[in-house]
Amino acid sequence: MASSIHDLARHLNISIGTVSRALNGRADVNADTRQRVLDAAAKLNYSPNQSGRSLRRGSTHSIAFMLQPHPGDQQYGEPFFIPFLTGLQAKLAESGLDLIVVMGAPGDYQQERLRRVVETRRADAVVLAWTRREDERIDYLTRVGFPFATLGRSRSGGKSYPSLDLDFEKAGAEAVDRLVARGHRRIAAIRPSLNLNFGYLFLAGYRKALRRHGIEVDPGLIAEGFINEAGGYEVTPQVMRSKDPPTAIIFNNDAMALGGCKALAEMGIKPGHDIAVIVIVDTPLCRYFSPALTAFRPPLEPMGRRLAEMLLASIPAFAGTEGARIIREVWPLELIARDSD
Amino acid sequence: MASSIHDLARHLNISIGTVSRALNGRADVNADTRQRVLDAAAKLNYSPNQSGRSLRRGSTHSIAFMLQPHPGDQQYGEPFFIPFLTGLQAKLAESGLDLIVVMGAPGDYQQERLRRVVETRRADAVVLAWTRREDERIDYLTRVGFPFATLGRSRSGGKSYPSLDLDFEKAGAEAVDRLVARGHRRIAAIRPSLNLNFGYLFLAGYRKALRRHGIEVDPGLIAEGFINEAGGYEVTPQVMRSKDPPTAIIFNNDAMALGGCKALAEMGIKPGHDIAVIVIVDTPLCRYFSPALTAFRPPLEPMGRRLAEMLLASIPAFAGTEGARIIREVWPLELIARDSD
DNA sequence: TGTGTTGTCGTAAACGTTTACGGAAAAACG
DNA sequence: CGTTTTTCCGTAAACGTTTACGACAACACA
Repeated sequence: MASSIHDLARHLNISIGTVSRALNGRADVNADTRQRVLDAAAKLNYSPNQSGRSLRRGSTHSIAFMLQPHPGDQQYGEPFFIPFLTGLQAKLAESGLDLIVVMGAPGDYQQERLRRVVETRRADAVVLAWTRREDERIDYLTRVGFPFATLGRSRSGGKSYPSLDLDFEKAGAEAVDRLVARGHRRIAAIRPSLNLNFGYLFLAGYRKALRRHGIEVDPGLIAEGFINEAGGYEVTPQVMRSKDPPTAIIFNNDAMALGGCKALAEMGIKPGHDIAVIVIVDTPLCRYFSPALTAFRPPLEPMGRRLAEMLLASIPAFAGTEGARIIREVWPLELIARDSD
Repeated sequence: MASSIHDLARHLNISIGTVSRALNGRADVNADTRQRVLDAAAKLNYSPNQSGRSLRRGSTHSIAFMLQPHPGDQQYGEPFFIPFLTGLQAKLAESGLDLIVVMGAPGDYQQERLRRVVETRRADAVVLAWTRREDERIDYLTRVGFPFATLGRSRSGGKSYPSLDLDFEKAGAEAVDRLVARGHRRIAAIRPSLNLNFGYLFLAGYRKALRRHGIEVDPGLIAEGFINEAGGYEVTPQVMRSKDPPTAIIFNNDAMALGGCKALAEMGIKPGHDIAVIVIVDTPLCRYFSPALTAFRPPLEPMGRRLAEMLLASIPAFAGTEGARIIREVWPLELIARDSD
């Protein structure tokens, strides 16, 4: 059933060495024999055993993406990653690499799982998402010298690895600009823990833009909640109950926005009518919510493709002739104007 | 850096055979030496090279899930799979197995990718989703004798493999019952290709229930569309323009429902007011849509856990002492009543 | 004809494990 | 004390590849 290179060799009456060389396109094999080997391989539908190959080669020819279930979302997950992974996989496939997605258990923030992947050498490199401001995964990977790239930036690990991030800072500022241009001066920001780097960046852009417009930053209008629906639901009333309540809210996350809008509805406040709402990262929920939420949309599939390129370019073994180089990019987010602001 | 079993053996002045036996918990090794081996392994943080191990053992100790990007949804993917995968991974981890998710390219319906996984022996078994009524993946896997389990049923492959499905037939019937009880007699069904098995099952339930209520099945009220938003948008006006238009619509898919509701809105018809709408499989979109859509919700995470159990039970090498058995289950869907019907 | 070059292939070692087998020492038994 | 059993460990083969090395033939060149 499982035809090996020995079967091929026996079938053709040549040595396994020649078969291997023929299959791997090496120069020192007669054009005629190569063709015979290729034909036989197709006929016996032989394909090389991955374990044997990577044992000998010392590389697995596959890249791992660490997928972490979003904390606190039991019922459904984010639709965010699939197009990103589609792009990632498409680009990796062009280089003959496999993408494998490693699921983390909901609790442990991947450390356990990541160690396992690295130590058992299950992949040649990993891709991380949900980067934190200080990220122990990045510390670990740089410490042991394992190749990786990140979706999102971090302060950990210096500039030693490729990263692709979205410009949350600019998005935060743009959101403020847009609201100010429409006459708002009291603008609230609802965000997750600053430990999540995109939360930190967003807040920085928000602050900077406010100051640029000569508006004082009011700590009472900034609230931190758990990064899910419950977090938004819980924290939104706090800013609304400040003595001088906001006329606009920027949510840093779609789930928090939905929870927040629920809280607003219960207070009789209607987004797009009584208050302006902007969401930093768009998902289908923003589009179909009523009113449809104005949001910034990330180009997920191209990001996946690009990060794959960047990762490969950073690894000498994969970066063609040009040698390894570390690329770090920050992409803009596109504002999709809808009905909520 | 990469410490091997040889390093361990040299460090302890014993043979690699003994080290391996100690690590693998075999009986014929002195309790004292075993302890020393374990300590040394922890100290040098040794963990076995996966390639070497699976080459020798002939098994990879990992299960592959074939993830197919939903056809036609470029911008975002379904939030459906993450909780399912969480359950799957949790249960597999309890048996020391790894879950890897293999991304398919958007076009090829996985055949290419699946062959690759099987032929290179990258996993010991695979899990399939989006089963079709006649499923070439299932045919292929049974033909080559590769272990697998499916989320969803199929006519292919007989009863030779474990499967876990939702009772779409019952859900379709329940939806009809509910609508009839509320006075509807003209009930439309909007569904994807019957090739997708859940579409087939849904329609069967729909038909059966209508007949049970003595209502004639009107082909003009049944429409088939592409399984995405555009499909629903395109096809919904067709049923609405029939000479005796429906007073209720059952959508077989959340994306189709959203597209359909958009079309209804453009015709000035308001779900929950002018027409009743029920969706067969719930997602967050149904919850946050306005009006919130009544839908049937699947228990995704438990389904993942259960399918993992069923898969393991079907493979002699993993099923403890009890021997292999094929389990097939069909789970009920729970109706979540909201505002659209 | 002798020497060097080129093209093609076989041999064998190596990657890191696991495990069947056998052997030596220790323990049990008469 | 001699024999048998048990306990423990080392040896070596095997899993399926890739690849360094050398061998051999053919060919070119002087």
